[in-house]
Parts: sequence; structure tokens; C-alpha cells
Amino acid sequence: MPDEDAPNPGIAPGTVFAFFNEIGIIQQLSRAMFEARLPDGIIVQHFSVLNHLIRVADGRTPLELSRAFQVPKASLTNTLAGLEKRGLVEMRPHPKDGRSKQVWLTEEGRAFRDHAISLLVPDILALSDKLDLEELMRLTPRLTEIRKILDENRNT
Amino acid sequence: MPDEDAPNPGIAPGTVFAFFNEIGIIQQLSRAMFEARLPDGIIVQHFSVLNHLIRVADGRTPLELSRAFQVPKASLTNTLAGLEKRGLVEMRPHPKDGRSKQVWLTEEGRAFRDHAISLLVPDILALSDKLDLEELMRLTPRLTEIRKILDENRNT
DNA sequence: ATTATATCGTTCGATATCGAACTTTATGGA
DNA sequence: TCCATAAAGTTCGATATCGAACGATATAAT
Repeated sequence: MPDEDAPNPGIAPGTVFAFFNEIGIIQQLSRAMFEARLPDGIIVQHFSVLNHLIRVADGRTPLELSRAFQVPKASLTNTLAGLEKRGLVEMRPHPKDGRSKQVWLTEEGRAFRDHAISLLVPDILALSDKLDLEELMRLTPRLTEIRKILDENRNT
Repeated sequence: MPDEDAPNPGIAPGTVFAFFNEIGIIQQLSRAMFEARLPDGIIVQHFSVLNHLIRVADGRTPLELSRAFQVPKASLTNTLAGLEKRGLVEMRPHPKDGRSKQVWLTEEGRAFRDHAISLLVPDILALSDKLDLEELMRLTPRLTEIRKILDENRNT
């Protein structure tokens, strides 16, 4: 006897799960597609950090980044070390808090991110025969809404 | 001067990238939400395999699974060993091919998957205030289309 | 039948991930 | 001021991931 007095009849947990399931598969497929284009030594996590610093703003602290990616801060230490070694970001002491640091993009970092996106172009063109790119664009703002809500309502 | 003679004016690579970016963030957030509910020792990859075996069909070979998840087969060896140790799947020799194996769900495996999904219910209810679940359901089939196309057009 | 080649799954070694303990600096009382 | 507690980032050890090499079996050609 499922949900007899539920305010939203017809919405089963499995249905919501199906949504996130599709999201997960698409993420996996697109990630693999993207990863194949990245220069070796650079992993997706590296790129994600660069992209986040551009999307939001650089000068973030490692802890802010770890929260944004839902990843332990110990993992960020490693990722940021790799980015710094390649000269894509620059770590500076935090001006207000001696315990903390700030992550700033270098010119190389910005250029690398833009370049990496442009590497996707051949794949996108190959897909555009089959895929309705305009529908993709219509879907994006809906996903943005959902992402924001999930982001606001999480614990950590 | 971008795309002056392009057949699809107004579709920049960055726009498509934004779509996959949102997908990636949603996946990360929902994965973390889900992972917090899973019993310890069970990781998302374990659950994903169980779920795939139910969604598609069990009796798949490890190689089929590795292709489905876009992960190296060496990784599957590890994941399947974990599932077998917990009695959630059963590995049998392939009846037609001596090199291969088949992965079959046990009763415990099926029950575990259903139970894991049900553990999401509290989270889903908590979200349903903010999130429009019906829109989620409308979006799912669009995502399914996109997933299928990506799936058909991949290399590996 | 025999041999060459391809395929499936595992093993191994190197790297990535991440929880827990630790160091250093902040903060908020007494 | 001094001390207890909290917070930021690193270190360390254990586990996960995954490319490459390997052994076993299958397939194809002669």
C-alpha cells in the first residue's frame, strides 16, 4: 500500500532514482569522452578545479574547493600540488588567515582551460548529427535550477 | 568572428560544455547524498553494478560490465570480488566460452539493491519541498535519449 | 591437426583517493 | 594575558583505480 495519503501521488522513489541514474551514466560517458582528449598527466579533477576557479572566481581556499567538489580536503592537497607543479595555479598565503591559503589561476591556467574546452569541438561536431544541440541548450537552465537546489540543501 | 558559415549558428562549444558541466555537478552532489546512506564497506561502484544487472539483465560478463561503465576491466575484477565476498553476486563459468565468466545476482543482491534505493526515500522527501519532482520525471526521458545517443556513438 | 592471432580475466606495480592523526594559527572565554 | 577549543592544511597509512604484462582459451588459416 504505497503512498495512499501522499501529497504527490504517482511519484515513486524509483522514479527519482531513475533521473539520477541517467545523470550518472551521461556523466560517465561524457567524462570518458573528455578524458580521452586531455593531455596525459592532466586528469579530470585537475581540469574541474581550473574550471571552477573560472566559473566562480579564483582566490578560493583549498577548503572551499573541497566543499564545492564534495571531496575530502586531503584529496585537494594532492590535486592542487599537481596543478601548481604544472604552473596552472599559484598558491598564496591567505591575507587574513595565517592557517589558510588562496588558489589563484595563472595565465597558463586560464589558457589551458580554454584550450581544453576547444579540444572538445571535434567530438561535439561529431555528435551534432545525432544530438539535438538546441534541446541540450534548453535543458541546461533546468539542470542549473536542480543543481542549485541540491547544492543549497546538502549537509556538508 | 565565430561560426559565420556554420550550419548551427549560435551554438558555441562552451554552451554544450555547460550542459555536461551541470550534469557533472548534479552527479557529484547526488552521489554524495546517496553514498552517505550506503552501509559502510559498500561503495557506489558496488551498487552501480547491482543496479545495472537488474536494469539490463544478469548473466553479463565482466567485460560487458566494464564497457557499460567505461572503466578498465581490471577495476571490475576488484569490484566484483567485493560483491562476491559479500554474497551479493555469484560468478559462474561461461557456458559457451571457457575464457569468460558470468555475473549472476543472488537473492541477497537483489534485496540489497531494492533496500538501498529505499534508503533514499528520506532524502527524496526532504528535497520534495524544494524540488519539482514532476519536472524531474519529465526530464528523465530526455536524458535517456541523450544517454542512448552518447552510448551509441562512443569509441570504446 | 597445427600454428598464429585475438580475446577474456587476472596479476602486478604505480598512482589516486581519503579517513585519521598532526601542526600551526585563530578565536573566545576566564 | 593565558588557556581551551576550533579550524586550515599537510602527512601518513590503507584501499581503490587502472595501464601493461601475462596465462588460458578460442578462432582462423593453412
